[in-house]
Amino acid sequence: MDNTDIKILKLLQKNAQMTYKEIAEEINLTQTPVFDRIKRMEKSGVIDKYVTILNRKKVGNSLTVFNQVTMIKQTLEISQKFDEAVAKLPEVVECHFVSGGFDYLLKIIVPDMETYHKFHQLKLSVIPGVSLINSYFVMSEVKNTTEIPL
Amino acid sequence: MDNTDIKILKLLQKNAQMTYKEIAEEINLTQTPVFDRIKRMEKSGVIDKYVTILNRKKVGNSLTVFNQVTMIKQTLEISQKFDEAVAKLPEVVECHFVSGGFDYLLKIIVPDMETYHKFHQLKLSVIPGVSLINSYFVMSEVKNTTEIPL
DNA sequence: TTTGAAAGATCAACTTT
DNA sequence: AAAGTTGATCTTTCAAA
Repeated sequence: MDNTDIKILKLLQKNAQMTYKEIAEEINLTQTPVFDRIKRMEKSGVIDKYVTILNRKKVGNSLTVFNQVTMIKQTLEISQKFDEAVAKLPEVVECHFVSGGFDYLLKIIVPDMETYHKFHQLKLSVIPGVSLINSYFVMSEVKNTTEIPL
Repeated sequence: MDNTDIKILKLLQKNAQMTYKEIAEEINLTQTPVFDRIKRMEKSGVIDKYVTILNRKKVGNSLTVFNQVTMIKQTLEISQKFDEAVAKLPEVVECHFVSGGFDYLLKIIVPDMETYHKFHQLKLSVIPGVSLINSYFVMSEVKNTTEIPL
């Protein structure tokens, strides 16, 4: 990965629909080397995937909640079961196992407070091993990007 | 937005590079209505953008840290300055103003602990109004998706 | 829904460094 | 050799019939 690759990735992170020609013009190259470099980075896994970002509010999913989850104990079995359960829940868009005062930090996206209440009661707190859930409601989204610093 | 739109969005959230033809086949339609629906949703803002997702580890950004930030007081001026400062920092990929025991929850992506230390000392703690920063280090990423539940 | 021109993606052969 | 350019071909986009 050289400087030209970095330039290409910076452009692609912002807009996955740039044509090879547009990228080539931006970095003073022609289509073919741009094409070859992108295909190489797709194969090596540096480029993971191309996705569409929706406007949360316009699709009626305007409530974001963070959950700090503490488990009764930290055995491998309990962790694995929790990981599996969480992966299946579409409301959970992020789940991180963290160091510190609790075990997991989850980011939840739901349409409204009523839906969140049901999610909390019926889907999250019932997962085996869950001991304590602290909820933090997002009042304002200051920044949210998929761009990794390069 | 009807059920057909939802089907299209579900596919596009997973893969932004599906052709109109492929989408049409998947949902038993022809290219033209699929094309028209996508263009309509792009115009209305339901579809925000198309982006490329990189593999964090393969681009050498393997450390994720969450920060709970508490401000000295919650005035509009202090908030606005903080929001502006954070927006400029590429290491900050998410920043949420939340209700509860602290003011902001930030998600930070950096190459390593040394870089994080410098970020904490030189970029985050120096923002005017910042009183307390609690750091939580991600040991394992259980789930991380850009897909909004539909 | 069908069709077709314009634009883009892909790749082979050639050129440069 | 490694990386870039040119140009030819196939596929997709997109608007009009």
